[in-house]
Amino acid sequence: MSLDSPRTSVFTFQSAVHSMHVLRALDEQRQKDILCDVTVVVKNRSFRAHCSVLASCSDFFQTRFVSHSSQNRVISLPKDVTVEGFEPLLQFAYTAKLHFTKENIFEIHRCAEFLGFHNLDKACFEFLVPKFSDISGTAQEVKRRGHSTEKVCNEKLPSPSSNHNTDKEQPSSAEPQNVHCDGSTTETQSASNAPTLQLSEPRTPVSLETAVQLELPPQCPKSPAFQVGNSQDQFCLQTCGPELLPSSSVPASAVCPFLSVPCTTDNQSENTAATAGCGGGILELGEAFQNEEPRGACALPEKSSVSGDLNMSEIAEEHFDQPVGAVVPANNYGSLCPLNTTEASEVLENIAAAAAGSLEGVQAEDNLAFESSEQTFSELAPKDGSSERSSVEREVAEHLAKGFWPDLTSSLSEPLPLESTDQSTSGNAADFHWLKHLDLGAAPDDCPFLRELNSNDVQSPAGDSLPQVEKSPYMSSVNSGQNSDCDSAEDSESNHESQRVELPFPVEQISSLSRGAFLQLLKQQHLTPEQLEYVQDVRRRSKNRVAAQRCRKRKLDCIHKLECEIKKLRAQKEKLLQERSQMKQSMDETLQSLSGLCQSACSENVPQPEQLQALAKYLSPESATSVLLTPMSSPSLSVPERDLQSDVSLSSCSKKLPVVETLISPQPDGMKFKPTYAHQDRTDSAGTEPSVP
DNA sequence: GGAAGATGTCATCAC
DNA sequence: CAGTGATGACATCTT
Repeated sequence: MSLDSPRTSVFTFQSAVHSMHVLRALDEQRQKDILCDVTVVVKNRSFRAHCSVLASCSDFFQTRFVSHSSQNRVISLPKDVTVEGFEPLLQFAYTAKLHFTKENIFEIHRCAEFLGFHNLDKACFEFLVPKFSDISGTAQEVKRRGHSTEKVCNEKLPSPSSNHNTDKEQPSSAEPQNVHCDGSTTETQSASNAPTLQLSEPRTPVSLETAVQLELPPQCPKSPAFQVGNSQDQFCLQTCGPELLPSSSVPASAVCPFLSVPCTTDNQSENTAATAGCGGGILELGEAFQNEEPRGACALPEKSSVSGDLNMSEIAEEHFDQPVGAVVPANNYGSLCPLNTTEASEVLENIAAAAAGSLEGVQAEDNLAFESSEQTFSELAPKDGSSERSSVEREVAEHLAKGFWPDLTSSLSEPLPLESTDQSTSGNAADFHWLKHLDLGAAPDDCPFLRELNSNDVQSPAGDSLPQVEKSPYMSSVNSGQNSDCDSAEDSESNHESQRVELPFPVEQISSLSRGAFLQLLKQQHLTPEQLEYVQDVRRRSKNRVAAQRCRKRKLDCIHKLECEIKKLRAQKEKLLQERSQMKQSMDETLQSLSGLCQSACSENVPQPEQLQALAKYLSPESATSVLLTPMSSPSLSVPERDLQSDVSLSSCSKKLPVVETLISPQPDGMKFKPTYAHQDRTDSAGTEPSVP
């Protein structure tokens, strides 16, 4: 027995929401002016902030703070930076979300360039800014720009003062900075004309809720994928696109539940890092269905009942209060977990097709729409009551979609699959059955979230894990444990119910928790009797479901075992039968040889009549007959058993067996016994007079 | 459209 | 006595 210390398994829990928690906390601190150590003065407005946050987002601030290390700094930004451009950037620094409109995007971009803001990569400015600026351009320019994204990297972004004139490539900033248009070797970057957009971390995901903020008519067809009340949400998934850009700055823990989705851009290979960024996106998406009210910070038009402004951190903070109108329950978006590429394409097709579903009539007019240099973005946006959508939106959506699923090449204008069409009309959570095709088994190891789930029981005691589990919206993402293959219809139903009772925690948690943790959870959450009843019902059914699965498995195992046993027994029986026939055969041989021996013995050593008589006396008739007759016996010469078994009498035997008769009949003394049976007509022994010479 | 299998749920029993 | 697991029976869904 070794006394070595036992091997200790080291588990790692990597929270996918921690960073957002921190960020959100910082944002709250900023809003409450807690621990803020810097005042940024822009024009006549001042903003309180944390220098560490600003420095980590902005090269400008980093330089300033490093060089001026005094407390309670006050930094006045140059005239180049406007409130209009700075405020969204500040908000981005604290929320990872950039809210912009067509009016301020250029200003934001300019300020971002000036301040050297990270994380606003090409997914944001590089595409959207030219795209929006193209609104006033010609259709040809739109096409040209839209189809050569790599060129965008080198394009000079128009200054806001240029009245959104787009295609004029001018140096846009007085402080050009490094531009890293990674990936494309075709990019002919002009150093002198390089935009100052800081792309030193170009892969860092950028939340583009603003894409969601595109003014979409609330009466647009519902997304088949996410039954929400507003078609804006149809873009929700697509807005994940940019977030899916492989991010070097995002730890692998910030996991994308869409494991198999190559969340890469054209020149980026599939890897887990590529998926890293989209976790938040998906979660944000999920929350979009849960939070009816638009976020305060969101500049969304009030058309939407469900904000497209998605906030990861809020998810992490138990934003499970589901509005009645939100159909997708907390645990449903979890079903989004891993898609393979094909499935993802289908899904996205459905979504995108729904998003572009009303575009059909518009497409032909795209060019016309852009030919008007006076057309504003708001004009492009469909008016209420209109089912049309601008091609910019469509293009943006498509772009984002391609960022999300690069292999998606289908046109957004493709007609909806029948399934999707049907789903779009039903409008309940059961319509999520398309999510059934999600490949939950796809490389779960690639997904720390799934790993966490898989090892949930092992990693942490229920009590400890409870808060984390509780707060993790990921818990909603995957069916727990053994019922991972639950179909989404069922889930949808239960989610529907859970939504009705508005549980403050994911339904899956109910069944996945140990009893202690479950009770603790119930204790923590003050549930109404209805909720309590529902929760217990869910737990009971879930447990019973698992038990039934176990029971069936056992039964199958038992059947299998019995079948094996039957097979084995049959083989054994065959063997025994074979053995028996062999033994019979050997017995026959033995008897035959014994008879031969007897015959030879008889012929050589004829016993005296007395001996034979004595022998006959002690032998059973059968034996005697056998012994005596065997040598010459033939099938036709058989003593009837009845006679032999009868009481016998040698006399009666003797009538049939002349030999015996001869044997038992008194012989004259000295007369040698001579077997005569050899001459008997064996076929007619009975009643035949022995021919005794 | 029906058959067979899979699965969820309920009722019941035993521990 | 409550909780839980096992299991038969039934319903529903999928193939």
